[in-house]
Amino acid sequence: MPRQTFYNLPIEKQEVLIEAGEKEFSRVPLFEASIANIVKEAGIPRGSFYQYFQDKEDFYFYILNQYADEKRKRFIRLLEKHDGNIFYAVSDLCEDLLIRIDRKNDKQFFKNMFLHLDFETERAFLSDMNYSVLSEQYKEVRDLVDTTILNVKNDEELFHMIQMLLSMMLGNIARKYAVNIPNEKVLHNFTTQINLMKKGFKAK
Amino acid sequence: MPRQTFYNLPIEKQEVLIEAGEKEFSRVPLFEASIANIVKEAGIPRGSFYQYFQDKEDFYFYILNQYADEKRKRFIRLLEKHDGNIFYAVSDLCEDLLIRIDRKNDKQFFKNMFLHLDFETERAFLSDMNYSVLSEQYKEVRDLVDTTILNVKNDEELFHMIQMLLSMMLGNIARKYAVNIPNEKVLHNFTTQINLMKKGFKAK
DNA sequence: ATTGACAGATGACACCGTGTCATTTATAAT
DNA sequence: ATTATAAATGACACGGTGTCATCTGTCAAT
Repeated sequence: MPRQTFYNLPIEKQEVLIEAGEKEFSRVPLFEASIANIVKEAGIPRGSFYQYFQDKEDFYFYILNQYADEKRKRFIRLLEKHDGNIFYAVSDLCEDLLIRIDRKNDKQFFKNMFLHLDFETERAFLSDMNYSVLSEQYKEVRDLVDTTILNVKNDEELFHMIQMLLSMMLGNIARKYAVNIPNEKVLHNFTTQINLMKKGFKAK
Repeated sequence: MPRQTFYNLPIEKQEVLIEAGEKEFSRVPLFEASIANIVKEAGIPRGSFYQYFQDKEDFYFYILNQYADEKRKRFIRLLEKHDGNIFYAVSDLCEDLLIRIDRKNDKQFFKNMFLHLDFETERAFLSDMNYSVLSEQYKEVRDLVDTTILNVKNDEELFHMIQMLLSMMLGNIARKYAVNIPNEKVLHNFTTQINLMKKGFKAK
């Protein structure tokens, strides 16, 4: 998390720094990114950077979390829109993410992000939702899901379903970048997977 | 891939180097690991390292692939053992992996690996299996799977099923390290997920 | 207006790691 | 013995990191 001094900065200066960060994290993935480049681009002295953030990672996850928050809210809205139909919601969310990402001028940022999407990063993206039935994130989603169309016995099962759907979605998007799959194919794959999950793997 | 010069080395020297690598990659994750430490530990000059490997990543993935190969073979054997029942096979594979990992003196190596398991790494682990219906890796598995117990219409669906089962398995193991889940709980979670996949998410 | 105190800004610096390359050494072939 | 070729070696130039002593600006108290 950024230090208080960062929040004390005038908004414009915060934005300059963030833009410099986005530029650097678009150029190369996190592990190759250099603070030297960021401060040069932002026109601030090196020492200042450390006044605001712990280190590179701290800065990166701060930026990433802003995108993730946006996405989480979007998910909630889509769930509402589809009256709690989780399948439609994740499907739409996937399409939405693909389109949004393509639109961004920092397409590269997402490419670098998804290619190096590890569990550290996924945690930032899905937040604790991924880790506990008790998390607030999860509860908010759970309460919106229409379970009458689902084959669930209890809360634990619902938790796993949501987790699986979301991590499949992320996986498909990541694979898009790993092997250069066009959006249509990504959506097609994800749809196939959702249908498999819906109908079940086991023969009747 | 290692350069030919590495393979020309006497086996003992290869092993010394690999052990030094395992030690370093156990200490810290790939992105923090230093070649300086590896060569110091192995007692070889810095220049030699670059004679054998392109860089740190090259070296790391060489080591990783050895583990992955072992695991792929294990998977094939388990499929045979269970007469093509993919559910039993992945379930066993997961348990197997957990036990094997705990046994290793380089437990930390796997912790670092799984915590930073991104799509680059997953690709090394699952090989191309994850990326194409056409890959040899996939075909070998597919031919062993008993599809009569599965609710599949075509090869594409089977491909996705296998991919989903395997990436769920890896996800669960990774989460074990991210949030310190005991093996029993990991297996319980994975079992729950497999059952959900078997029976299908959608209410009848 | 002056002072003191303190948050923040600054950039030089010590440190560490990387990858290369000119040079040396070993090996093999004639 | 000579030459050619492959491999080994470690010094070096380069670039990045995080820190710290020092400087600057602000604001409350007198």
